[in-house]
Amino acid sequence: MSIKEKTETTGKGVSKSSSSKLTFKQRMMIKREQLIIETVNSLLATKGYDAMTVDEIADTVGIAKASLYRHFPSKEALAVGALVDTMQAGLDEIDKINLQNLPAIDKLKAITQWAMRLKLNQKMPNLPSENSQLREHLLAHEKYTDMLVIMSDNLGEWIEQAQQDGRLNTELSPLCILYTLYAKACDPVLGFLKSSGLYSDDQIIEMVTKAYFDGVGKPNEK
Amino acid sequence: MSIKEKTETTGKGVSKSSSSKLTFKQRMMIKREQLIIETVNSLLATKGYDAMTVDEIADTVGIAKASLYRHFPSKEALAVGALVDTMQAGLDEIDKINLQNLPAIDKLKAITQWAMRLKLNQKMPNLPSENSQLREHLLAHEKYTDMLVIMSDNLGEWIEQAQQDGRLNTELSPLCILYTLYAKACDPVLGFLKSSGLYSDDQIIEMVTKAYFDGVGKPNEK
DNA sequence: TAACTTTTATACTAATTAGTATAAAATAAT
DNA sequence: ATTATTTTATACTAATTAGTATAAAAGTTA
Repeated sequence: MSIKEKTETTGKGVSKSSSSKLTFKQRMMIKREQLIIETVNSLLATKGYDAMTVDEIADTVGIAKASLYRHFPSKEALAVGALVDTMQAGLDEIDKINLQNLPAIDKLKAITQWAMRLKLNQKMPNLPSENSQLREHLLAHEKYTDMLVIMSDNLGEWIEQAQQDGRLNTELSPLCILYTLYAKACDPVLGFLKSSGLYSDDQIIEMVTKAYFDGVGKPNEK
Repeated sequence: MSIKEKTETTGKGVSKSSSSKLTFKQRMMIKREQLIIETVNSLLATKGYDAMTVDEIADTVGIAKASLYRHFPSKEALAVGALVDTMQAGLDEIDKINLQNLPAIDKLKAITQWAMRLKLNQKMPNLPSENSQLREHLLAHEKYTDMLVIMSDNLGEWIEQAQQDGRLNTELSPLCILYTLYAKACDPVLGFLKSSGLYSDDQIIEMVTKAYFDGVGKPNEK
């Protein structure tokens, strides 16, 4: 079954699912909301939540701050909206990958690389730091936690399948593999390698994928 | 005050190197400065630079804010001091490891595990986010960059030696391995695994070390 | 055109926080 | 004991910033 089933948008804007009959104004509303989310995502990716200001978001989007607050009631709501949006994009990607009939290990590689490319393109919002207000808010946000559970279930199935296929190290618990996989989405190595100027994005993704799945050590001796 | 007694430490306190003849006051000064640095490191590890406030540091240390500012001239100087201290601890550990006659691969594992244990104990300060003021300040701080170069040179030697020994994947550039190694020091996976409550610190370190060096994938098929 | 709605620019508030000033209290030195 | 120094508590400042109020401008609809 499909994961995606949208009702409300992230903000308090117009519902996308209600019907295909949308007034011009409503479509503008949605369009602008998407633009806001993209902007917030980019700012979260480059500066992080604390350093990002609401005035900056408004300026970057090109609308007045008051208009911004007509879409989202608070800075936190903006950030949560952006994170939910990225999560939804991840779920969509998982659906897409599930349509292809790939071995589980290749599905895992595909979603890992998708996330790493997002990070390289500065579209992957930084996780809020462990002790932050935002993190609590996020974990109190039902929609987000629901999505997180769905994603983890799906990835968990892939991981267990890949282990049964003998393609994933069975000495590592599925939980450990799941967490390390999530961590690839915010791996600072990607940015460091990029800023070295020595490699293309594709090369970076290939290198880091190899390091992750094959390990940095050689399997020569034990 | 008598000028000749005081030179400089990380803050503007007492020099540690001048001589073994230190007055009681001077030793108190050093002791307190160490306590401050530890506190800042702990706060940087748990909350990050932005969320950490100077009042909080003073309260945690148990001294007045004005006294804090007699040791360090600014919040940034406090953070830089903490990061330099951690860097020095890393260099010391490298020296210690170099005294043992281990294969290069084992030296790499040792320093990686040392860093991971620091992180698990909430003693490893979070890297400042890419676009932050602090990062610029840090890279303008000669002592810090010097230490970073020394550390990278040393780790780089280990990495190349381990590759020559056939114990590190030669398909990965030394730079890539260096960066992924640094990344282990701030790997969020450690905290996630810890908060799952399923594993001891030792188990976590063993798992993540295995995942890093051996890879999550099995070397069965290519 | 006229009535209505939305957006904008601007200015405000309230809260937070880095850093400073100061006088009283505590500590050390002579 | 007296003098000098340091620490502390407190209150202040200046800057930043989330969020709001408002009136003018722009846009929409009838």
